[in-house]
Amino acid sequence: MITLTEENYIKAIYHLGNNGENIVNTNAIAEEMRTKASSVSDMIKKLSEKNYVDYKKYQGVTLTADGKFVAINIIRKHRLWEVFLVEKLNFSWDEVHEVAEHLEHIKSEKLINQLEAFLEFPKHDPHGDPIPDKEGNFHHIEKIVLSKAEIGTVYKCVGVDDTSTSFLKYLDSNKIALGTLITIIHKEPYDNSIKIRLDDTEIVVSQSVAKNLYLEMVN
Amino acid sequence: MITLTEENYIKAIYHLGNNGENIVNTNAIAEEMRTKASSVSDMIKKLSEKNYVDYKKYQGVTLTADGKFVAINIIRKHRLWEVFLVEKLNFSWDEVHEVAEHLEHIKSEKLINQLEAFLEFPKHDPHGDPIPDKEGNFHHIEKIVLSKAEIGTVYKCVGVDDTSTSFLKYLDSNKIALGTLITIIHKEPYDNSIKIRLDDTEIVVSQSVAKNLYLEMVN
DNA sequence: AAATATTTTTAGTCTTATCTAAATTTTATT
DNA sequence: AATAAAATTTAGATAAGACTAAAAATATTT
Ligand SMILES: [Mn+2]
Ligand SMILES: [Mn+2]
Ligand SMILES: [Mn+2]
Ligand SMILES: [Mn+2]
Repeated sequence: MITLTEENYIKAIYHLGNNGENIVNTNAIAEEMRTKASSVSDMIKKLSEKNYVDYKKYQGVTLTADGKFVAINIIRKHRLWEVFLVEKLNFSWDEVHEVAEHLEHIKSEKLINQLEAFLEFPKHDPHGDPIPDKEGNFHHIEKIVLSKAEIGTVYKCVGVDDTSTSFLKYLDSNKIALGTLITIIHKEPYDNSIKIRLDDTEIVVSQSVAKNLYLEMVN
Repeated sequence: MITLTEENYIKAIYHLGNNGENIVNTNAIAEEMRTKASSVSDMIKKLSEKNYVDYKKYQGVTLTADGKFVAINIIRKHRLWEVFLVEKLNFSWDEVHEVAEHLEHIKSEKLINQLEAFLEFPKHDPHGDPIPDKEGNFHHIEKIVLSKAEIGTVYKCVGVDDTSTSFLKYLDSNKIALGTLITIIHKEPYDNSIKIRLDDTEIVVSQSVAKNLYLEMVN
């Protein structure tokens, strides 16, 4: 039996360790979980006893295969619920995260598999993040960040790195959504801002925007 | 802030006290919650301090207006999720209760109101129980229990009292569902069994079945 | 290589929700 | 009305998950 709190720790470790690949430090987890390092130490011991993480004192943790499986399953649930909220319940993409944070802990294989079928097996959540299938396999797409895009080329917007309400609302107000076509017009070396053409307008986006928007080549 | 456990206790008190009307005893709550009377005493004290119940030592509890409001809201969520599971995710009516038991605790006004709209404002859950609206009003229908039905009359099946898997599966196997038309053919005084006509068959149901099936007059 | 700074762990508390055992109150029976 | 039985509450423990303060280990500077 795994608790809600353990699930959240495992998910945090998965994300902080670049999808379960790298070692993660105590302080990093504490910051991500908005708790204290001492609480993290306690929890790490428990996760280690339950074989969700490999742990040597003072040396940080990595997820075991079991831990990765748990993490991927929670992410699967989180993202499927996000799709449900946007597609069926008219939530906007900046409203879904908090509710999904709770829904992801509902434990029912049948529920999540039927939900996936009901949503017609979506491959990406409302922020463009891939949804793992029942076996934990991700559907990867070739994407680059806007700040690395090339002048004159046409791209399609396929994801965001920052999922904060303020960034998503910024995109809304500038008519940028997943699927929007973007042509790179000019890259300003002075401040790394980028001028782009959308449907019928041209706008300049700052470096911080350009670093948080993912694009896919259009052929 | 109300915890998941507090919500479950309040719901239990609501049901045991005939929808929040009667006094409920400690032992009854303990049995319903599958816990010990001493734990119930502790929780009652907390609920009383938070003004969800009126409580005098050794005299049992009743829900306050606040307590009733909480209870009705959880029931609203529970039943809407049950409808969702049956209508959209192909759960059968004997599979929904356990999952709804968890989903009912997700805290988001928007989520539940949008879900209600998505389901087109259902008035009853898959077991025929009424779903309160946002303000807590129930939609009541005139229903009687099969054991009190009159010979020769045609009724429509509108609900069940027992929602156990075994009873619901019994009804399934006898082709009795919500909406099924039932004509009373004979009431056997010896064992209180009842012979009924369904679509094209006639069956005899025992007293315990007859006491758990709700009917509505058809004119 | 010491000294200092940072990170991590341990020790000791707190709260919530549970339990068992014992004490108390209420109810039922003689 | 006294006694026995049943219901309820209290007392004292436990486990999970958090915290603060202090100790220990590791990393960084001098
Ligand atoms: Mn979560
Ligand atoms: Mn997302
Ligand atoms: Mn519940
Ligand atoms: Mn129901």
